[in-house]
Amino acid sequence: MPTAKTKKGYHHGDLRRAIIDAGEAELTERGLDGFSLRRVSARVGVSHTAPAHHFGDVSGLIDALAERGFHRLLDFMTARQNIAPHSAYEQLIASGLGYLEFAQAHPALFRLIFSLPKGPNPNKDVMVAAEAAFMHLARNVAALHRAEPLAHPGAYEEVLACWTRAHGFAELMLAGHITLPTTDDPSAREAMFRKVFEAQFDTLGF
Amino acid sequence: MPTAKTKKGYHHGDLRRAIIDAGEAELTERGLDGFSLRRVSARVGVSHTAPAHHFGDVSGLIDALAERGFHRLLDFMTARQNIAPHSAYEQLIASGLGYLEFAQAHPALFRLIFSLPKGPNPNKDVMVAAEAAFMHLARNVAALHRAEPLAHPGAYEEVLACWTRAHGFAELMLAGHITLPTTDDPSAREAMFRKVFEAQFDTLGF
DNA sequence: CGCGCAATCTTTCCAATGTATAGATAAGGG
DNA sequence: CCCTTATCTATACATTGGAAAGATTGCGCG
Repeated sequence: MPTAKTKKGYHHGDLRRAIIDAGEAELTERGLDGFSLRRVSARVGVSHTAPAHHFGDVSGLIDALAERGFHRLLDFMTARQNIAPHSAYEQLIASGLGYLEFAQAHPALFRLIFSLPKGPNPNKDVMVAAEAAFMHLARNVAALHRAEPLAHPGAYEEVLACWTRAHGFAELMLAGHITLPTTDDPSAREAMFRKVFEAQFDTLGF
Repeated sequence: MPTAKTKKGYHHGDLRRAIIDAGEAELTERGLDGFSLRRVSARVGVSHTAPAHHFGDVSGLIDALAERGFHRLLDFMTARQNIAPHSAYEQLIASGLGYLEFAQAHPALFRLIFSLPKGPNPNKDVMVAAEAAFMHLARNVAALHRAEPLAHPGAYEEVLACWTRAHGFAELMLAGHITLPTTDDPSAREAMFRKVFEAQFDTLGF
């Protein structure tokens, strides 16, 4: 078993993990542009070709970061739900707020996980992690009906309606297209998200 | 006045326009990755440093492409509205469908215009083009109330609710996270968008 | 205990990219 | 007609990702 500590010799010990950590740090510090295999490698203290053995090429590292990103997204959602009321609807809103908080805290990682090029052979680990986040949302929606996730007709559309609202809000927020009354006030963002989420247009003039 | 035609001499005649055209074509053919100043220049037939005089650096060309992208987005929305019923609500839905059609037809350009790095001095032309698209949407929402755009309280939240739904749907669609019953059938996408847009959660179990 | 093999990491090299700099060419006004 | 200026080219350089070959280490197996 390889030691978890970095035994600063020729062999690193846990280079794969270290590269992913450094890559995530580089993402948050320098963004998607300016992300460089050489910079990540230098940060860890290895040669710039060292990651190749663990990730193949750069897209392999991107996939690994995406897998972690989906897990972090799920963590942010559950963390926000843990401090929210227990009603099904408030839990659903809380998961959306966690979604937004993740996007705000890790914008580059957020964009990365939703910008993966859809190649012919998608990374399986990434898909599993993405599916886990989606199923978490599906369970939250199903709880509104006290039903099984995606069981009744129209359930998928409902899940998609929630996801679409949260995701669109997050993307427009990151793009700078949402102007909040009070900047950088989490409660202002929460109030805006509630109004946007709950707005309905089927009873208006038509 | 420079001639609009390409007089294939030392001076191009309308290089700025030609570079933007080539850049847009490269975007659709090769995507955001694989976009290269040298490739664009070679496509036009000029040296790879020729664009510098017209755009400064690569971000200047990106801004020019973004400006065109916002205009194209607006064109897609109005085009879809022109073949839709004239009621305010159907016009609003049609603008959302045009939004989706633009994202589907020009995915790289769509992502580009919503991935602009928010530097300290944003490009003014880009902001004007983006504002035009936003105001078009605001007018569509205001028409529901037969009111002036953004006039009454809560109007901004309503506009944002529409934008969020359309944008989130588009992004998740491009990311491959929306599975339609019939693939590549525009009517299936339209039906799904309507359900997602109109779904409401304020009358459910809470 | 020792040996060999496989995994891991480094060194070196190369093509592609964006940009800075200096020079060549053309256009147009005085 | 000349000269100023805008436009485009040629060249050079730093940075990047990746290929290829070699060095080092750990581990299984005798």
